[in-house]
Amino acid sequence: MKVLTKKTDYAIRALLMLAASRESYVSAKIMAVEQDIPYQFLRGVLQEMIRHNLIVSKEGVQGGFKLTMDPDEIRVNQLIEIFQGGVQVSECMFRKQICANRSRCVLRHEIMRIEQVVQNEFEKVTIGGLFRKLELANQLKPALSTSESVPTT
Amino acid sequence: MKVLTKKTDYAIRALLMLAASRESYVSAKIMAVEQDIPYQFLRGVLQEMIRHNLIVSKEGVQGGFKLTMDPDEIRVNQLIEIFQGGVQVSECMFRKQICANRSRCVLRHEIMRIEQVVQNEFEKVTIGGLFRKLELANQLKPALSTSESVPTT
DNA sequence: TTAATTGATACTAATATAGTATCAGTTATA
DNA sequence: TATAACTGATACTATATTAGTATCAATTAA
Ligand code: FES
Ligand code: FES
Repeated sequence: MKVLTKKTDYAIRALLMLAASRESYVSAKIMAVEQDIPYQFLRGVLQEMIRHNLIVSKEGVQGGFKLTMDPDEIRVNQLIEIFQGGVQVSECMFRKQICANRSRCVLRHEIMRIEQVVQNEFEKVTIGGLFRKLELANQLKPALSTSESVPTT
Repeated sequence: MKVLTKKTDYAIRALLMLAASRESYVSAKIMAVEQDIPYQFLRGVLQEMIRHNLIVSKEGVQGGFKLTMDPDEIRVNQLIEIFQGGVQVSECMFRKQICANRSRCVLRHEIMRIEQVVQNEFEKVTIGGLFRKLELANQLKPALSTSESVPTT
């Protein structure tokens, strides 16, 4: 079972590309080609991020997308929230007899504790942080540069 | 997004019932009724647990299921493994250009670290531990006792 | 003017999860 | 020893989620 879905995955990758070119707009096409993401699918993801004010767009020729904030302020946690409705360990597990009083239920506490641990971990991970690690990984080799493109459906 | 699926959920509940009556066999029917789990679905879950040697069964009248080991040795982690194929944060996220060399990829390390954190948390949770907390929650009120039953399809 | 772009939206496909149905075999017990 | 209460095995359907596609209108740089 995967904790991150494709949408979150693609969102992170797109954001990393945008983090790599803070000043200029990057088109969906370029991102789709560079990151090997289905074009229209990516567009949906980008629009969702616009709605959540993570990025802005510019229409027309030379248009594209741009971050609205510092990459360090974008947390993977938030992306999971947007694209997956958060991480919920489980719904109430012992409805019936066992947990007559939900509010006092110890199991529930246990489960919510883990939920919190997971969330905290993803809260630590920012686009900025990932981006710096990436740069390090690529040893100054600019893999995120925009390049000449090939049409995508 | 839910981390625990119904199968894992039901497995935990069934195991808690078995933990409550270590000596005698408990039938699928009783567990289904008591825990409000679809009968045939639960049976599938139970058979899966037999295959993994967590429980044994006895056929025929007065038959049912019984734990093979101490409840403290059964970890939720293992159930997740059995019923959900483990928790995988994501598959390799940056295949193409970005991560030419997977083995050195820092992002991958980050992701695997979180995967480990999640797994460690669930490894801490045992059926025995949950059972004791349950007993506490119910203040000696034996909610898990076997009772007269109603037919289930 | 036109080609490169996003906005909006409606659709299909693939996969995973959840649940149902059925029949054969075993066994306590009346 | 017949029968009802059980499990074993397996095949099936239904529902939800995730992933992906298609289309058309509006915008804009060149
Ligand atoms: S797990 Fe839901 S109230 Fe206890
Ligand atoms: S995330 Fe897969 S190699 Fe880096």
